[in-house]
Amino acid sequence: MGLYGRPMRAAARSRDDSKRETREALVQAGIAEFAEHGLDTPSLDAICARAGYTRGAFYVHFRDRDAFLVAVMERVLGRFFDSIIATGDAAHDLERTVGRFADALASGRRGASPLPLPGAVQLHRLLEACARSPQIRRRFGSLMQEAIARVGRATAAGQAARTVRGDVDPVQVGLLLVAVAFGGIALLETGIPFDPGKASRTALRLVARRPARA
Amino acid sequence: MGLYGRPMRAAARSRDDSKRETREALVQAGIAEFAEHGLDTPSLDAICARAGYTRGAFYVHFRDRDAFLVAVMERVLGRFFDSIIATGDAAHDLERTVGRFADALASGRRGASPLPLPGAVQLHRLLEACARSPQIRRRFGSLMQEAIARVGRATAAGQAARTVRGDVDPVQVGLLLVAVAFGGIALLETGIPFDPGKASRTALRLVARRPARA
DNA sequence: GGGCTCACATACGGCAGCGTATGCGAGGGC
DNA sequence: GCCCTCGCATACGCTGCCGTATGTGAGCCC
Repeated sequence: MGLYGRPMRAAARSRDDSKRETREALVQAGIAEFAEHGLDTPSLDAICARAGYTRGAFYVHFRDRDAFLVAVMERVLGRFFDSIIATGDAAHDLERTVGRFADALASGRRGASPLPLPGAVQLHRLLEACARSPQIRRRFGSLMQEAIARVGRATAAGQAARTVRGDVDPVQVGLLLVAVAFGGIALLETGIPFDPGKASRTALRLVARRPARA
Repeated sequence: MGLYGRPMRAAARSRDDSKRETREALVQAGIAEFAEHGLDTPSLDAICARAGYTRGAFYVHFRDRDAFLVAVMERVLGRFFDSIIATGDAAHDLERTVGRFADALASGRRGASPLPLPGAVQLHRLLEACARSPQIRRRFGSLMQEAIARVGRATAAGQAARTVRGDVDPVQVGLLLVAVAFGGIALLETGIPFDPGKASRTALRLVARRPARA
């Protein structure tokens, strides 16, 4: 063991590797802390401790707390949008895909999730919290619109077209599905036993020309 | 003017009236501050200043910051649930009612809202933030379920029955609508030009047996 | 391998916010 | 009308957190 109980990194590590590893550990710790307690509460000490470092290391990698926030959200939102886009583009069977996406969102256990996402509740908390930062919002607003538009287009494309009414704006449907996922998460946070996956599938079934079991 | 620029209360006010007025001002200031900055950031000094008092007055009315939080959320959630329930119970024309409700949620201007609610963004922020308090969640979880169940039942009752597929669980529809409202608000916060009212109406139109403009 | 560099830890000053103790002036019972 | 009560303001100590300055040991160039 190294100083202060932190495991000694494998001997003879390159400086660049070590540095990237440290930064990565700090970002991961930030994601975890912010997801649990929001963006305001966690102290730099708590974050650094969780990563196994001290503030000395922190200020090597980030100018201040705000810069760190941006870095963390860049990571989280990047993965989130990638997942949405991938889900949308691959939507051959929209109902199944959306259901899986919503289930993934709802899954709190990261390992069990087919998406590289933190749990839904944590993600929602991060998004909600970061919405208060105009800087972050400016940075990611267009990205989010793009992602949702793709989901909407996927709704109108491929096999999906068969299951959706012709007279409904696909972008609106995409928005609707994302909104359901988000809203369901909000309900989950307030203690309502809401199932985003089930609700999304219900929504899609409603969108379909004929009820699924008719 | 009284000391510190605060307008002198009308002379000869009863102590009880004065006390209730002070408490009310603090709660209102708390709602405004928490809605703008979340539950963590606003300082007691800022809240008291906004209400036109100091922390000395605060500690006359509330044991500590947490007790104040509970009092504020009790007010906000109480009105919120009342509105949901009233909307649900009065839902003769569900599409119009839900649309109005969603519009009210989306309206940031309190005066323009037909509901006694703060703006949607603020409300969502409060709900999201309070979700981190197990105490508050325990206190209001059942209330929220009840409110949503009522909306769902209203969906199946009255004229609403005419416009909803018979094979859809009304409670699920209620959950769906509330989820759409919440999710739309979340989207709004991230900068997406989402219209909860329009989306809710779209969702309801999808639920209806025939498209509205068919 | 000697010395420089750099990643990180430790130490320090400062500030903001909370909760308490105390002061003060205006209601309200007698 | 006197004095007690009480609602509110002021003053103070304390803690937690941030950002900086400084120390130190391990990589890296020659």
